Amino acid sequence: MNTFTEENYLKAIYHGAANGGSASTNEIAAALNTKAASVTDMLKKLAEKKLINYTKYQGVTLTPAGQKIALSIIRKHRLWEYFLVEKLNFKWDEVHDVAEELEHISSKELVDRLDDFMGNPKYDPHGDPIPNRKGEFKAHELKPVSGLSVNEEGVISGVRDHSSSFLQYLEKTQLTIGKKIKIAEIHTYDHSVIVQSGDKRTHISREVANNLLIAL
Amino acid sequence: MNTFTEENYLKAIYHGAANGGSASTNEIAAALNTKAASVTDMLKKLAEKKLINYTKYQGVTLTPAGQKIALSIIRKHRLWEYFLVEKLNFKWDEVHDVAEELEHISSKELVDRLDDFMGNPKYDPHGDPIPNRKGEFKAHELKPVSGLSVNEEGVISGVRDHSSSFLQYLEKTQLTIGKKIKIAEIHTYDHSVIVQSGDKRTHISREVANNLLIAL
DNA sequence: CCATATTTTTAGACTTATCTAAATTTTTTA
DNA sequence: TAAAAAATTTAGATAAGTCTAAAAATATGG
Repeated sequence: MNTFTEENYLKAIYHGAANGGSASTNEIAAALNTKAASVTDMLKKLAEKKLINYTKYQGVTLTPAGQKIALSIIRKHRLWEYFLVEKLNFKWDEVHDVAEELEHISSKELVDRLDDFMGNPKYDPHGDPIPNRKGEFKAHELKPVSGLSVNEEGVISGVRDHSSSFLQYLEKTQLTIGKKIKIAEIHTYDHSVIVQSGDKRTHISREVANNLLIAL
Repeated sequence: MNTFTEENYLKAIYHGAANGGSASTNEIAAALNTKAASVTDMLKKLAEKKLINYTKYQGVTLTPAGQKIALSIIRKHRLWEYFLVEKLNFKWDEVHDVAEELEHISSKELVDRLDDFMGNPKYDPHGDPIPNRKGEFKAHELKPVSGLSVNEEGVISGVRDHSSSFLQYLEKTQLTIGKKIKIAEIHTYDHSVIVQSGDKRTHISREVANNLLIAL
């Protein structure tokens, strides 16, 4: 098996090398709160184990073996987040750190039973897709609120920023996953947006509109 | 916080120094599958941190601070075992290794919510008491089957041997926690015992009788 | 009660993951 | 396109936890 640390590197590389690109040393260092020199050391080790494709100075991508591990970590992370919110009544902004620990519990049996216990959910509390036991998943087709025009409608289905401060803000303004909203107004001056959900109108900044994702 | 490894040492010392005694270096090494020399190194470190009382060659006991940590690990271990059996349908002989990992998840909030989610159970699937959030617990008053006389009755309430082979044996012979049994016969030759549960009579060896615990 | 056996500790070495500082490579830009 | 800036890698150190082999302390038993 792999260490806790190796798993974190693979996960960071997976996220950093999303949609066809490659992850850079600095990017990985930032994601893991470590130094570039430490990352270089670990990249050599992971390449040795054939979990990543690595050539000096060129950034890295996951091999199929590395991707399989990364997806199993992500599956565990998201299933545990779902469990924490749906079964243990955690708030969606409180689950990240706990799930960061739980994702490293190795038992596959445990995760698969947990998955069944919860009825095989397809999305976690933040709208991110949960890979199934084979590592397959389907992401929602999402657009940021900032990409919509006046009178367009949609359902809040994801976030781009997973920080607890952003999630708490959304909670307070009731702009949570599953809410149906309509773009009421767009202020061309600062690109802020007024969204309507039922009777309630909420004025959100351009930044918030950028980080709030809608399924059309 | 403490490392995973330190927590395992504290737990081993807790178990090794049960009922007033002290734990020896070799005993700890055996429990943790490591070497005596490694144990000595770690004992120095734990003494430095004031988690154990240690004088060279004299064995060790936990300080109040060390005991508090050990009990929190044991609480987590037993609560997770309960969860695995009661919610995820694991068998009682399958949960130990998974719980060994889960017990190191640090969030106190998580454990306390898990405790509530399950209705604050007092005993784990093997009959061991689960410490409450203050670390308090009450063990069953237990006697091994080998300590009973013919015609005495009691309820199976614990095991001394937690190995999966023993638990599987009990499962197969239906001698599981909660079963009411009566001593039907004792063979003085080999100290084996015939126990009666309902209509069923089961012949068990002295060794099994020693490891099966009864509440009177 | 002393010699032997057992237990425990010390000494020195290794591995993993990390760091800082310096060197090298790549990228940017003037 | 060459100089400066940024990114990355190398070199050398450190800390945690482990090991083996040898030394020291304690326990045991004739």
